[in-house]
Amino acid sequence: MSIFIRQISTQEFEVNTIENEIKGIPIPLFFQRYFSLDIDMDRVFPESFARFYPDLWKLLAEYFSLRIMRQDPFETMISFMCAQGIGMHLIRKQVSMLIKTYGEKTTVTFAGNEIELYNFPDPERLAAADPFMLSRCTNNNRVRANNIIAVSQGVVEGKVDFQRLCDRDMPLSEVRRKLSENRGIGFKIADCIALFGLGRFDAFPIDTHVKQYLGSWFKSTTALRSLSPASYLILDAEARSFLNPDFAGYAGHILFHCWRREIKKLQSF
DNA sequence: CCCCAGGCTTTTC
DNA sequence: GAAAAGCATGGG
Repeated sequence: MSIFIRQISTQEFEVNTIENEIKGIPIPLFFQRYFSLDIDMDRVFPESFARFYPDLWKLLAEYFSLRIMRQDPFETMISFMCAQGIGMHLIRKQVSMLIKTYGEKTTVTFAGNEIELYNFPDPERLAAADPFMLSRCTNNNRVRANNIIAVSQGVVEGKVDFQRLCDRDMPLSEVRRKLSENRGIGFKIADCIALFGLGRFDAFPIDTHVKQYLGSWFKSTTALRSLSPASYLILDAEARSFLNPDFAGYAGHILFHCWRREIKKLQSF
């Protein structure tokens, strides 16, 4: 069996596969879609990129098996709303507490061991949550808890319509504008929802790490400025000038992990 | 005590 | 308009 899967964070898995079959059984279509096995890396990083950035290319090649998953939009939205200005361990802690407090528990047996699993709570469940109780799951941040409840109510009422946001014909700027109308969602988190939850691999979220590598690897002078809505849009346009615009976010995420591990020497995701 | 973490909102110049 | 402060907590 030549398939290798490794969890990197709550949001990402790394998948390595050579063939499209496991023991004669075709990998189900949902599996291929979920792990984005339909995306070839030569579309994410064109050959011209290797010629322009030969040194960077050598570092990056180690990360080409990293997949962006096509995840549930609501789960993605709430998870990234928990990711504002705090470290990865606290983000994981928040999502973990959320599913243990509000998700449904199931038990599966794997390799002789019983494993407890929790599904991500439905919008209805979080929409009806008590703000103070929910805030225990959000790093005691009441504002964040209230934002999560409000946006969950928006989903229940149809005000936040993922069906419509999934429409490939909707321009990225429109998706970002609609999502960031909700309190607690700015440009960065809106782009994360688009990239990880809506399958928009053209969405390019810019956080502190992306800003750093844009300055260091791509010599962007805009990256030296503080990150504001204005500079965010400039950086976004700059990135699309040296990345394939259709897969800017997919490429950006590989650059993101390469930067964190190779340059920042971060081991924990 | 300082600054930084996969930022956003409000206040102030 | 753009910059600065507040939010919350853990780790270096």
